[in-house]
Amino acid sequence: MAHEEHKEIVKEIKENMPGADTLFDLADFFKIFGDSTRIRIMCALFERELSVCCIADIVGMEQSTVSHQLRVLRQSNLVKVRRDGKQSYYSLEDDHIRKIFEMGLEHILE
Amino acid sequence: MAHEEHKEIVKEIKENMPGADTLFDLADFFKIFGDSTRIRIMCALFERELSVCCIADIVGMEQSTVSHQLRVLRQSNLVKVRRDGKQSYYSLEDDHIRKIFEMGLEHILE
DNA sequence: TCGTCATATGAATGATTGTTCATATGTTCA
DNA sequence: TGAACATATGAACAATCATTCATATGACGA
Repeated sequence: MAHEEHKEIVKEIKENMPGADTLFDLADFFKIFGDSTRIRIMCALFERELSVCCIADIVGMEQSTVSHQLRVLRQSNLVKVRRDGKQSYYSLEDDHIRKIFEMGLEHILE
Repeated sequence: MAHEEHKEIVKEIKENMPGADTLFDLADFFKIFGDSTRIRIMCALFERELSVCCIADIVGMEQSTVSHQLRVLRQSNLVKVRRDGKQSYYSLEDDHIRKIFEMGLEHILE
């Protein structure tokens, strides 16, 4: 490839790409989906809202592990909490989650 | 919540969830999207196929870094290679990638 | 065949991150 | 108010992973 053509291509692609900061945020967003514990938590929440100890039972991990991961999901606006007495009930906040799940499943089930 | 009811809920959710192995694979799949270098590489490839050195120029990283990440993308069947003389041209292999990108962007741009 | 260019790979390092233990906070009921 | 339960949080540890340097492989032209 000619050196000039190379420079042309690089320049054009760079101009048409989203900003680096946007893509950085996007990577951070997908990072949330890149952990099987969080994936299983979200999957459990597809059906209904659940208390922390229910979730811990379902995914088979320590209560504190689940609490830590729920905080991550909360900070990314993927789940929301509702306090009821001693318990906290978590539920999904975003409709995109289901679609993103489905896309991912379509890929890995090919 | 009554103890019996708790057990009921856990049992029901567990039965309706996809298998743990499937969800593990799903997490691994999204892990690929959880790195800004890989995100930027995929984003650059939206427009056209590109050689390794072009990609390195576009994302502003070492050639070897890009090669390593392209291998990750290749092993997940997200990109494919075409050899042409001294150069390797990479392109996107999966149509889901665009849609997954768009979903993610919709979320973070809210 | 030798030198040069493009790409791939291995080893090492630094940074990030998921999990656990211990403990703190918050809520209910006696 | 104190005991018991549910949840949240901090510190520490282990493991994973992205990047870089150095070098190997592969391809072409002289």
